Amino acid sequence: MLNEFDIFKDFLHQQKLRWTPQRKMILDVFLSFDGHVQIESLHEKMQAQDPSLGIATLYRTLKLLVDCGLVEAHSFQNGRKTYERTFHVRHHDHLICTRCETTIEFEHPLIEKYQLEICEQYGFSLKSHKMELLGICRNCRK
Amino acid sequence: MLNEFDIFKDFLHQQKLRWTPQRKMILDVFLSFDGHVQIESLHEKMQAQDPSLGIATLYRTLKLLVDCGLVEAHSFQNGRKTYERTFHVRHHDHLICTRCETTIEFEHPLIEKYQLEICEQYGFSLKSHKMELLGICRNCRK
DNA sequence: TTTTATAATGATAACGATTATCAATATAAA
DNA sequence: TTTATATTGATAATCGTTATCATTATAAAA
Repeated sequence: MLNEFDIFKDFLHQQKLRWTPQRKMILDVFLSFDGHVQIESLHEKMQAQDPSLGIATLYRTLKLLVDCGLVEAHSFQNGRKTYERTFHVRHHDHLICTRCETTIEFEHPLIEKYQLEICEQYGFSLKSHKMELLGICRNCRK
Repeated sequence: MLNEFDIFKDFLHQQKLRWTPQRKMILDVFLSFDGHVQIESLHEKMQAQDPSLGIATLYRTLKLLVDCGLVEAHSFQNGRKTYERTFHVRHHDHLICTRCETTIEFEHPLIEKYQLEICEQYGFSLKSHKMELLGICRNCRK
């Protein structure tokens, strides 16, 4: 059974790039998070494990993970990037609080169904979709 | 009939802020664009009308327009912000062909309804949403 | 195993969009 | 008018992200 490490290794090999301890560790730390992660969180956790690892390597490796399809990059309100795992994860949409930037994942089968309907109507073959609902979350409304 | 200028003026007055020629001109230039605008485009067009107007004022005014609800700010992949008019504009979603980049606008009342349902469920107050369906269009499938 | 070509690393300088600072000026209420 | 203070333009500062570069590590070949 293929896992993220094998996929990353294969990708690197195909591109004539190298499998290094740093890249292994970064993928490891990344996978230990759920949902959306910011560089800052990854960096903190990495520093705890190996303070010698530089931030540039972190950015570089995240970019490779995006290139090989294991990770998706988003850029939200404050201009800071967030990274999200895309492999072995059910598809979901996002509720985003525009005040505190909390993100909640959800899924609604009927919305998916109507999306397909619309695509048929216009002769589209649907590959993927992105839906973000922007608003103010329960906490921020208090 | 209330227009954008009146709304902005009222907002400024309420906040004890001032109505200035620069703010008028920026709103004017902003409204002359359709869809998403970047600071760069606004700045160019403004320079043509009045080269003395500074970029800081542009940023400051855009922020005020967002605060008073006339404009919505997004931040896309490249980290650059885009601004979108939100008043007197029908909302719409997008079907995007990933091959030829054709974009079709659509609207589906039931999807909107279920979005509201989801927000209620999580205690969100919905302000806006973005939905993009990515696929291959009729032409490209031939 | 040793050699060798070259990819990767960490430190840090550079970049670029946005924001903060500040002295001079403009606004609007009294 | 006068007066308090908000606004302006210029530009320095900020901060997340990238590029640079000398040193080191990797992996394929010998």
